[in-house]
Amino acid sequence: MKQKILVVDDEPEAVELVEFNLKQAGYAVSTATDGVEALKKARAQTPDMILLDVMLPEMDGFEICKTLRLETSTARTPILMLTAKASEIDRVLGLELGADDYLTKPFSPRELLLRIKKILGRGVVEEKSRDQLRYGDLMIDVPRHVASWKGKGIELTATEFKLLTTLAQRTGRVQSRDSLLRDVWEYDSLIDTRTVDTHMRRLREKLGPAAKHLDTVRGVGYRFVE
Amino acid sequence: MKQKILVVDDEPEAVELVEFNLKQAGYAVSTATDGVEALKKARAQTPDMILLDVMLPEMDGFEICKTLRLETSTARTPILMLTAKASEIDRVLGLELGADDYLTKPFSPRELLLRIKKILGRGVVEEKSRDQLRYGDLMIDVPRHVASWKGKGIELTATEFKLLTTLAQRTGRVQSRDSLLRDVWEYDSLIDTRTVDTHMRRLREKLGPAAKHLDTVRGVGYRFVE
DNA sequence: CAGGAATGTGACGAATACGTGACATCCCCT
DNA sequence: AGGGGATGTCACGTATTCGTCACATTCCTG
Repeated sequence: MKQKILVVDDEPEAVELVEFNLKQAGYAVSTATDGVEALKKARAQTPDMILLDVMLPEMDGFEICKTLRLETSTARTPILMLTAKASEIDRVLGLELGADDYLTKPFSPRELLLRIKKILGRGVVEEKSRDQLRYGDLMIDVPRHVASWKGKGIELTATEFKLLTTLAQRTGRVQSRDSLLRDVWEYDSLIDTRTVDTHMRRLREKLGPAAKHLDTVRGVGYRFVE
Repeated sequence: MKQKILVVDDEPEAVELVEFNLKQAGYAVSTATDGVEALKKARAQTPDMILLDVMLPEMDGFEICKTLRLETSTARTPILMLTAKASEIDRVLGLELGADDYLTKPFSPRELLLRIKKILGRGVVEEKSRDQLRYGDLMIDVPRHVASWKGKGIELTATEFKLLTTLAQRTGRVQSRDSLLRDVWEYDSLIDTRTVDTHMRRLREKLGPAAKHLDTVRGVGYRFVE
């Protein structure tokens, strides 16, 4: 199964060159030359990776990147940004945009392939998800100990943060109060299980709209949903 | 830690000139004047980058480049090719050879350094951070053991300086007291002590306004923020 | 629809973690 | 030896955070 890469650039020659090299290297390639087309194809084809030029007519790369991050179907698709200016790099890789890597133009085919392999080759989604989790507008950065909603930080206490990450790291799976006590509190049940409920409440309060990710499963426990 | 560059050229004068310039610029340089020697040194020294002339007796630059790419220890080492003919460029940069960049002779030292920086300067965020860190008005020069605020020096003790750099080198990431004890004090013991806190206080006092970079994350540890 | 169980909510005392000042010890320098 | 700075430890005060309980609400079951 070939991996699909979507190439977005407004210069047909540039697209062609990249396309040729990527196909040589065994990837399936689709292309777009403007922002609207890019978004459409990204949604329809769910590529394994997107190569995105910053300079585009109308909707620029930053806009597209942001939009892609907000939509669940593409929120976790790795994005490799092509940019001309070193000054943009911080912004590209930062929390606001959250691209996975960047390349400054001009670049050699070899450089390009190295970057792509670096991202695709190692099953990044999982790798990265241990450090930084993203679900639509909700971002959780474990080592930084920061959670944010639409780029705005959410202040959480240590316990709340751990509870959130414990749930998020096993997205979709219901976790009983007991198992949460074990994982978050590291107790063997010296603690009232209602404590979990209380902390879930506090967590929900602080998360605000993002609390929609926190599901109560009656009679069983809690679960994080996308 | 200086970055090592291997210079390969069969003309001793050319080698000397390049070597001089690179050393001036702060790189560690080793040289080779023929293909066999080049391969040997590349394997043995694992340089951070190889400067490779195409015109060489016996084994030419193309051969060497190919060979280097095939061997795992050198497959990812950036290669900058020096070539006389524009017609060779495509081949040099193409997938077959996979050099990272090229320079046509003759070139000025300035051009050379620019190319090298472009290639080496890329993944270097971490590398660089070991030498000099800058966050707004706060500057930390690790090898010189100097910190300053708005150009004015801040006198720090050895421990305070190490604590600061340890935090700053992992900007954004929260570090627990335990991990700080390990990294700064090189303790293994997990004794519950307020030592870290005390030093944080002293550090904050001395940093004055710059102390805003030092964040306490309750229940977790400390963190350096920009 | 009623009743019970499970969960959400609000409040409060207890526990905890952190900042701070003080102090003893160590080490280097004169 | 003496002095001064650096370092590690301790005790204490305070603000935050935690765990628990009582009560309200919701949901399921019969």
